[in-house]
Amino acid sequence: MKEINFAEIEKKWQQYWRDNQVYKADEKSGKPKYYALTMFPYPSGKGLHVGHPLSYVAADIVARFKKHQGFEVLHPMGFDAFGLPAEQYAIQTGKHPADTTAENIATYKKQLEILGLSYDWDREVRTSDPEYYKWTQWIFLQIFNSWYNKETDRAEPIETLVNRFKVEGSKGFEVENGFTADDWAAFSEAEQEKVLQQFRLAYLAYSEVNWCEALGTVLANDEVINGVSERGGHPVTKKKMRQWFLRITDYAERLLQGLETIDWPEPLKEMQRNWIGKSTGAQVEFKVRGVEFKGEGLKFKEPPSHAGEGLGPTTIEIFTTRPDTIFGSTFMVVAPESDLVQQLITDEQRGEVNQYIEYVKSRSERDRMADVKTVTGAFTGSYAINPFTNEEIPIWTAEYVLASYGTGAVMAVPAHDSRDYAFAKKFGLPINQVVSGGDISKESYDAKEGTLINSGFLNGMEVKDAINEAIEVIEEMGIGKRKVNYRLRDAGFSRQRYWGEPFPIVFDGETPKPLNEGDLPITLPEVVSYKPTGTGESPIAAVNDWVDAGNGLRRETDTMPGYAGSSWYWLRYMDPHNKEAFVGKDKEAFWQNVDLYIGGSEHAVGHLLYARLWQKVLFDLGYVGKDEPFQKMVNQGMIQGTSQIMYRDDLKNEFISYEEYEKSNWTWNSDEVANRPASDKEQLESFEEPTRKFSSIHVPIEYVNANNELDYKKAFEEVPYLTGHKYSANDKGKIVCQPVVEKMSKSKHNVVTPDAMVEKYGADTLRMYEMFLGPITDSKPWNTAGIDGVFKFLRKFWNLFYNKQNEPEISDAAATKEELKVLHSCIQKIEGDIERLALNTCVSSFMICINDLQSLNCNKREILEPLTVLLSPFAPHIAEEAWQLLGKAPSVTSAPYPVFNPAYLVEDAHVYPIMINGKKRHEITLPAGIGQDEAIAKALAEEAVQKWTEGKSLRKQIFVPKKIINLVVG
RNA sequence: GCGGGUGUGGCGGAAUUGGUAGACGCGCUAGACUUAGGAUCUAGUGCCGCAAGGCGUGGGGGUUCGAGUCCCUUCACCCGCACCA
Repeated sequence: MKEINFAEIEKKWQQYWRDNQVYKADEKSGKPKYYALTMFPYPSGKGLHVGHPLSYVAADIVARFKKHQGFEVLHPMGFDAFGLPAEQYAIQTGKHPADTTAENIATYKKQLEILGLSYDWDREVRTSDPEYYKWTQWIFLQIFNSWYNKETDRAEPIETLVNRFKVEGSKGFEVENGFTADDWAAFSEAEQEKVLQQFRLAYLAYSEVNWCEALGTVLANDEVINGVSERGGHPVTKKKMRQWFLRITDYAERLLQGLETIDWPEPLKEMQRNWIGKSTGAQVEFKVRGVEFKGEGLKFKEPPSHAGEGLGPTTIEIFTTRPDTIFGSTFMVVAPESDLVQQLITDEQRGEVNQYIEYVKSRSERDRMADVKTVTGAFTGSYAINPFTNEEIPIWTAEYVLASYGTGAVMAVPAHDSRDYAFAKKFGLPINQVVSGGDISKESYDAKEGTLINSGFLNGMEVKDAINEAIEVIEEMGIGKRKVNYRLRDAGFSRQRYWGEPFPIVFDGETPKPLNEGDLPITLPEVVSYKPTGTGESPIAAVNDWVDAGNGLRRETDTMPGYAGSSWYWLRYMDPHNKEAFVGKDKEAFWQNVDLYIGGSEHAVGHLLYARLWQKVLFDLGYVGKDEPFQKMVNQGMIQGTSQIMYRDDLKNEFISYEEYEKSNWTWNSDEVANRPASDKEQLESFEEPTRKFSSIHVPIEYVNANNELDYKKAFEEVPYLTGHKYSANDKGKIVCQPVVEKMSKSKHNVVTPDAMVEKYGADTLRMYEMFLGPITDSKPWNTAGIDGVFKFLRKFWNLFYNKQNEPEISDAAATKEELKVLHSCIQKIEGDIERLALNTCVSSFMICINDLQSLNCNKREILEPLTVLLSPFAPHIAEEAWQLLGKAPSVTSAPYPVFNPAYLVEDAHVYPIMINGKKRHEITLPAGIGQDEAIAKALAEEAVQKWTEGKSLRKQIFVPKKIINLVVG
């Protein structure tokens, strides 16, 4: 058996590919294009782990396959290099994030290169490179200088809006304060900008951030745990800050509709649909009692009782998807965080409500989500008028209503909304059923079907009709209108951080002004310290020279969020060195958009939504030709790690074997005991109070063998956090650890890098093994148990080229029919499976093919040549070497793909299973073209069949050509 | 609470349109070759059963000549989330 010197082969061909620019993408080749992309990584300090190659290799296989098929392939790689970890590291060490990022990227690139991925490295992008983020800033300027024209349904330059203001003022637009053309002309620049801010696709608004006074900084959601800061455990409160937003809500409908045009996994589309959250219904005004009603003249029982700020709001606007149930609305609820609440509070309720609002502020969104069963709220003291019943209904405030959705207020219909129902039950509010169905003494009836009752003019209607009728009446009454509502909110685009793209914006007082294209890039200044300023501003704010832009102008000191750079990077790959434009027209026209995008579903509603937004804005402004960036999307599953947990007996202060912990771990509390099965309770009753305490620790997996036994002598000597600690082995002299499957991470000491695997088996084996693990979309723990099988397979392939004396020997004799059949069934299978990304079954098919050829002793050029091309996308190094052995000039990567010929697969006989009453009982070989009657007759004539049919009548016979024969007897 | 997903041998998994369940690989068993085997080759390997045969795709029910696949119901686990009016 000829061994493969894979280390030498892989190095040799990687060098060849580099030297000869084998993977260079050329727009002028005249071939059709194919763009294969994997989500670029954030280069963390941990380096690449075995999970990364899953998507990289899959995309690489498709890219190489398409190249063989004659496509001009764009398959680039880059780095999402701005981000929090580098900045946190900088705060701790003082090292410049740019330096640590560069180091991490170098490590990643080295690891990527040894995997033999067919990247065109000339096209590498790094989002933190000024040459790149110059164009991120440029695109931001385009967004800033645009507005969404609802008439043309696309973004347009802001000038087109200004021109309309000049001619007809604000006519036809919803603005805070209407104005005429003359008003506009008379406005100061600041006043004009204030109006434009209501239209720009990038605008400033005040919104709440997680503010940690003790740390003097704004925290990401990630950094807040149970209402306190992750590091230090300091209290976190809400603070309003001026921030940039992208008006993604204007694109809600197009982002929704666009999903119909792209080939993405249905669950992913569903997540985006839910996130956009389109619902149709009505927006309705409810009058607040005590306020003069302009309409039909309702009578109020009492005069206004508001104190302090004078009268409250005249109306409260609500959005409802169930206008048919207005007759059943018995109270209203407004969001505690909305401004409305303060205006509605009466003197006698002020104390209670403010106390409640304080309570809500202390609750993180996590809290509010976790216990849905806790119903809380407070009565504001005010009443509204139900517009259909003319009855007074109390206005409450409760945390289940969010200021950010709809209008921040709801009409509560407890009979037909489960949350309203729970609320009404808790606070003793009336529940009036208005749709027949369900049993509202037990629970609300939320279904959108039934007949309207207790509902005046809606009585007797079906829900669907009642909704329409109700909206018509609402519109006639002039108190509301039909409305489509989206859950989607505008995207926050500011971060009070150092390591991100600076905004190309300066402030004249409060007025933002865009910088000129010629001023770009606005580069990050050097800072003395990466530590927070204490004011909530980014560290840049402390660099006065930089902030001062001359003429009394001050630079924006926020930076852009992590997703800015990743919202357009696929476009830069098309033309990465262009100094004149973010992408050249001709290059963009050639590559268009990404044909296959592979990445994790955790980006479903973040990156993948923002990327679509940016593409659509650029499309509207005429900069790109496609309005969807990723035509086909595939989610890869997560490769988890197996951690090893070691337990410590805290009282004895020594580490112990797992079974010691297990047998002592009966420390349930009484609540748990009540829910335990009886057998467990018995066990518990016989148990004494726990006298032992344990803690646990992750041990590095490299010190633990396949039986979960720790090499404790070595571990306690070498692992820094274990040295000097006491331990006690069990009576077999072992310390056993507990294996736990969890996410691979450095802190859990369970990271497996591809490096060691490549060293032991080679990149080709690792590539194929990762594909062999299972469907690309499945998550699974990393397990090397089967890697030998793949390694053996490659060796078998290799040995087809060698004779018994381990000399290369390839025959020029014509291939037999059988050999061609083996080859062509493989071609058919591989081609189909790559197209549907079933790469695991590709590997199986290769194994079958090689096993067959091996038993046929086939070493014929006619077979081995196409086979080598077939294998090349999967195991590119060994394929190149084999190609050379075949006497062909490199590179195999540009060899045309073998053409499948079905003629070789034609069978002249087929083995039919014979089923009796649906169970397989026998087999029979019949000619391929046999007809039903003859086949059944032959089947019935078989002795083994007669055994089953004897003494019974044949009731039915099924013959499916090339499939089965089924005989029903009885 | 809402949304999405997954359940198939000892293990990873296969079965593309309702048509031979368990391909391929790991592991395991036996044998061959061998100084040796953690190399290689051959044979076997879903479960129960001596066999005939029976049972088998989380559980229960249904449609069908035929169900892993379709329908109803139920259980378990995983992932995501903004209580979304």
